Formats: sequence, C-alpha cells, structure tokens
Amino acid sequence: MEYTKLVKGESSVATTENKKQVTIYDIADQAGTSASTVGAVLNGSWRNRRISEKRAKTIQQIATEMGYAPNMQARALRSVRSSMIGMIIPMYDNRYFGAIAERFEMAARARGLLPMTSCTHREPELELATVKQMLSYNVDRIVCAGASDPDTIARICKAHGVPTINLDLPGAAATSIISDNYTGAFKLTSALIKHAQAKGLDWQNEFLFLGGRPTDHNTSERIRGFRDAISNAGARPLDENILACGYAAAKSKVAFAAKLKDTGQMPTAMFVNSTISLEGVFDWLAQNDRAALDTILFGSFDWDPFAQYMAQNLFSVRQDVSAMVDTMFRIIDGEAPHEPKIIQIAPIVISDKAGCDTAPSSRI
Amino acid sequence: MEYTKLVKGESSVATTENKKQVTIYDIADQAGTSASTVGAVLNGSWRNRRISEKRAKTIQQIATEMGYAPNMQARALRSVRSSMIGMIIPMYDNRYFGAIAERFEMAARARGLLPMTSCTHREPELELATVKQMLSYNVDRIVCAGASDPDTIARICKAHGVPTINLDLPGAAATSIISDNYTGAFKLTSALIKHAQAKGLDWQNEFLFLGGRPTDHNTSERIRGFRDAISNAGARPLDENILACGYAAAKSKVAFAAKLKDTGQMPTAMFVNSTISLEGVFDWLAQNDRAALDTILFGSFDWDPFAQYMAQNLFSVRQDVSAMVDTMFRIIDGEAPHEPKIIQIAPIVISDKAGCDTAPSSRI
DNA sequence: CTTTATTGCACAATCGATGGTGCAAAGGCT
DNA sequence: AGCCTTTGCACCATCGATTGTGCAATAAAG
Repeated sequence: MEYTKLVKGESSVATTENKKQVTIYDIADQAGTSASTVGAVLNGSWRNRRISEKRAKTIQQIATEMGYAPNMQARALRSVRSSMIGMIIPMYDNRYFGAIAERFEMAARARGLLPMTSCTHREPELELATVKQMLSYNVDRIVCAGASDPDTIARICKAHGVPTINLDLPGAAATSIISDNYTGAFKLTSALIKHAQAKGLDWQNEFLFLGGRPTDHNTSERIRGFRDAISNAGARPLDENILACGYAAAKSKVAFAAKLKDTGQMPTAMFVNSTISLEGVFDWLAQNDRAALDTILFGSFDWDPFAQYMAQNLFSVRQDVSAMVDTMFRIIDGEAPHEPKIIQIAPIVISDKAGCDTAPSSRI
Repeated sequence: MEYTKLVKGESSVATTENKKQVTIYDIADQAGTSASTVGAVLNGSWRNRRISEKRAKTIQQIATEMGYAPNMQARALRSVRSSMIGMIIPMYDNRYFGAIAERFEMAARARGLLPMTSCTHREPELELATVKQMLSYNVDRIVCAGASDPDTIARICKAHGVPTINLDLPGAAATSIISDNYTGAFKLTSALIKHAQAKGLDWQNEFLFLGGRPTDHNTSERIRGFRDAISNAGARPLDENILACGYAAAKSKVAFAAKLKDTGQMPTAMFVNSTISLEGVFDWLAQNDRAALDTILFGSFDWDPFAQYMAQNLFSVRQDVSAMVDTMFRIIDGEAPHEPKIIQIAPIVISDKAGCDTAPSSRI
C-alpha cells in the first residue's frame, strides 16, 4: 500500500470508529489518488468522468473499509441539492395524519431522501416559520399536508427555487393530491340515511354535520356532499344543522352541547368531520348520556380503529393514504405529469362491519 | 448608498424574493463592509469581535430588508454543529408516540433546533440506517424513543461525537427517561383486581396479560408489576396467562384467539400492554363476541380516547409524555445532570371516568 | 512512425459561513 | 509630541464535496 501525498488529516489509520469523520481526502490518501476521483467514484458520477473500473473498485473497497459516509452538509452546500424532503402536517393525534407521516417517510427513504416531517398545529405562522427553517437547510422539496395557507408557502418556496406539492388540502399554486371529499361525504351520508330509513327513524330534521373549518376546502366539499345526499334522498338540508366549529375535540364538544341545549333533543344521525371532532362528541356523551352512544347513528369522515370496533352504529370514511402518498411521489418522481392541478383520490366508505377486516395495524 | 467592493454576485438589487438566496456577501456589498463582519453581526458574535454597535445596526437592517436567512449547510459544514436534533420513534399509530413526536418537535423548535423525527417500525436495521443517515447530516444529538437497540446506536453516535439520549425504552449506554412501568402496571393491575373483587368476580385464574415484547424492558417491568399486584392480592400469578406476543394488533388478536380456544372461556380481566395490542383484542371481540366487550374488565397500558370513552370497563395508564419530554430537554439543555442513568416518570392511572376530563385534545 | 482521438485522472475553484490573525485609526498617557 | 493600548474591522484559510478544465499516457488511424 502506497502512502502518497499525505496532505490532509494525516489520519492514515482510520479506526472506522472514533475518528471524527472519514472524508474523501482520507480515502484519497489511502488510495493514492486525488480527492476528486474519490468523490466521483463515491457519488456515482465516475463513469461520466472516465474513471477506470479498476480504480473505482479499489476506492469503493477502501471507502467501505474506512466506513466512509458522505458529509451531506458539504454536498448540499456545493450542489444546492440536499437530498432532504420536508413535510408539514397539522398533528399526529389521529390515524389519518399518522399514516400520512409514516408512509411519507417510508416513500422518501425508499428514494434515498431524508424525510423531515414537522407538525405545525394548523397555525399559519408556525407553518411559515417551519417552512422557512426547512428552506434554510436547502430541502429539495416541501410537502404541505393539511396546510392552512399552502399558497403563501408555495410562493415563498418558489422564490427559493424549491418546488412544493399539497396533500390533503389543496392550493392553487401547486399540484394537490386530496381525497374525493365530495363523493366520500355523499356516500357516507347516503349510507347513514339508508340505514336510518331501514330502521324507520325520522332522520330528516335531526341530522347534524359537526366539525371542521368552513373555510377549508375539504370541509366545504364534505358539506356539499352532505347536503346533496340529503336532497337526493328527498329531504331539505338545514343550515342550522351544519356546525363547522373547527376540528378540536374541545370545540366540537362545546358546539354539540350547545346544539343539544338549543334543540332539546338528541340527533338521529350525525356526520362528524374528523375523528378528532368525534372525540368531542363521544366525550360529551360518555359523560352525559351513554345510552345515546348506542342509538345515534354516526358517520365519521376519517377512521379510527377503536371508534370503529366499539360503536356498532358508526360508519366511517377512510381516506386512502397509501394511494395518496404513492400518487404524490409518482408526481415527485416525474413519472406522472404535474397536471391536472388537483388530483382526487377516492376514499373508502366503511358502512358495515366487514370493513373491520382491514383495520388492524400489521406492524410489530 | 455606497457601492464599494462589488466583488461577489453583483446582485446589488436583491428582490427579497426570487433571488437565489441572500448571502452574507450580498449584504456585505450593500453595507460596504466585509463578509466576516456581516457574518459576525448576523450570528451574534459581533460583540466579541468588536464590531461597533452602529455598524451592527446597519447590517441587521440591511439583512432584514434583503430577507437574509443563513445557509445552514454552510454553517454546519464550517462549525460542525447543525442545529438539528434527530429522533427515531417506532410508529405514529397510537396516541402515545404521536404525543411524544409532537412535544419533541415543539420543545426542539423552542430551542431553535430543527427537529427531525423518523419512525423506524421497531426494526433494528432501519433504526440503525436512519441514525446513520442523520449522522451524515451532522445532527447535534439523537433521541432514541422506543428503540429496539439503543446501545448500538449510542455507540455509533458516540464514535461520531454525537450524544444520544433514550426515551421510553432504556439503554445502558446513555441516559434514559422512561415511565415508571412497574408502579404503573402494579397500580393498574391492583385497580382491576379491586374492581373485580367489588363485583364479586372470580378473577384469580382468568386474568390475562397480553401484548408486548418479553425482551423489552418496559414489558418485563410491566409483567413484574402485574405479577406482584396479583401476589399482593393474595393470588398466584400464572405463567400461562402471560402472553407477550409482540405489540402488533394482528399478533395480539391471534394470541388472544388461541388462548380462548385453549381455555374455552373468556377471561375475567385483561392487562393489555399497549393500545395497539388492545386493537387486536377489540377486533376479535367485535367480530366474535361483542357482548364480551362490555363484560371483560380491561386494563390498557397506554391511553386512547376512543377506547376510553367507549368502554366503561376500561382502565388505562396514561404515560406522562409532557413530563418525559420536558425532563429530557432539561437534561439536554444541561440544566439537569445526566445522572442517574435511568429516570423514571410516574404515569397516570385512569381508573374511573373522572379521568376522561383530561382526555380531549385542545387543538384546533 | 507520426498524428489524432480517447482514456484516465489531477488540479483548482467554488458553495456560504466561521474564526484566527493582522493592521490601521483612534484614544490615553506621560 | 511620542509611545502604548484599544477599537474596529478586513483578509484569508477552512469545512468536505462537486465540477469545469487541462494534460499526460495510451490507443487508433493513416
């Protein structure tokens, strides 16, 4: 083994462990070549640079022996690409967003990207601050999942030359992959109505819609589907039964309680817009009227295993997270076109217990 | 405005937006000073470097006008510190880990650190690969939450000069912050026994422990607490009733079904080790014996709002995530000593419905 | 056996921020 | 006024990888 040009970091005996970090210069020293050759070999561009196969092999072996790992900071600084992909997401307090985060991370890793997810609590300022922070790390791309103001984010990212893509909630400034909220809501509502009719219940006047933000696209589409399904069943949707009070359990609990106080009777059926809002309803009922837990017909837009198992009178819409994330990455990969701007993925309506079969997580 | 020394990137008119990125050189051009002065001002070290207050003010203002944000890659490359903190965590499919991730991110951001969380599915190889990836980005520290093999990770990180800290599951090679699993399990089991006794049920022979990995510290401690509580109540804990079959819902479902087939009768009470395992049990019961959902006495180590609201016969242990994460960061901040190696945080036992008051998420 | 083309690689600039060092100007002191 | 100290800042090397360029050595062509 030759020891030529020991210019940098004389550490010719890299202990694999404990040395500060093996660099291409260390390897170059060992291999008796230049750092640029080593760099080219180790980042895969060596064929373009006409490095001989033999030398490449040697260098790769030395790199392995020395336990080389590229310094991504240096790479990112020079090449501007960081191999990091960021995602902002509202919360991890429900299965839907949890599944999004998990699948996002897996898909990112499968592509050699370092996923950086961060929950931003549906607060626009926090979303923006987080995005800016990610930008200063030169993330290659940012995914806005359920973002309050995706267009402002898209604009800022574009100014930095960083592409964005929206998930769950759409924006006008970037491609968006969302659920087909209208159809999902329509089907869910129709299933509830059908069930109520089969049971001979009077559903027309006491059918609530609860939860969500009236300003967000998903909620407004779900309300539209809800109303249309009611109309379609020959009834008239009532404005006063639509309570888009925000998502938080505390808020839906208050709104639900107020509505009950107002009307003086339990609803026949309820379309609850998110499992978080459903939490508020169940909380109130568990404390005040447990019997109603078994009599009210629930429809939940979003799925939760416990809610599903426990309530026999609960229908759910389960958004197809796998399809959403896969579709998104196909676009990111460039395999699918960026048009149309909004891609809707059909969610799964679980309106009988057969749906439970798909429920349990299969992880350890 | 003076235009002196327009050496680099002649972009004297930075449009705040759309320019590739404002650097200290751009600001230096505008301010007519050197880049090192700008750098010192903007990273706060300017007093040590004897930059005049007046010049600092000027530079700060120009920086604000130009929308400067430091290139963290460059900073990290030079200073080795990246201001990133990584965390690996098993999954986002339950409230416990979701809460950990969320609070971790908040606490990290509050300290100006960029949180990078990544779920690694309880797979040691994936944990290791993820950690190595984080290391190549020079993260300042790594948190191992619920890691299968925290000691190997700690060793590798130490070799890179990166400190680690364990959360949820302890290791020997780094400080660990975990729940007091033994006491939690003891109390939960005792509460179940007391309840069974009050109801005059025969609990001694048909009291199951289900879920978890027998090899992990938490599970073994919970089993110990479970056994001691039974002994303490004057009975004999039965080995054949302890089914540490893994956490996954699918696994607990199978184990539960097999046990039923074996004994031919429903258990009186069950200690279920994680909400994920509880899912498997509920899944089986929902399909095969709904009535048992209301008769079996459940104890769940970990809390889930829906499980809590729906089952009147469910006691839970809710781990004190806030305290755990806060304690961890106090150690990271250096405010608390790194000793003792294992810090146990008391979890909260919810054995009556009063506990529900704390349940709903208060977010939007 | 030249001449041209190709192969195989080394050199050096560069990305943006940090921090050691040096030096002129201003201020203090006798 | 002359000397010393302090102030205020500029210069430059550096972190590790990427990439344009140049130049020997070898191969191919005539």
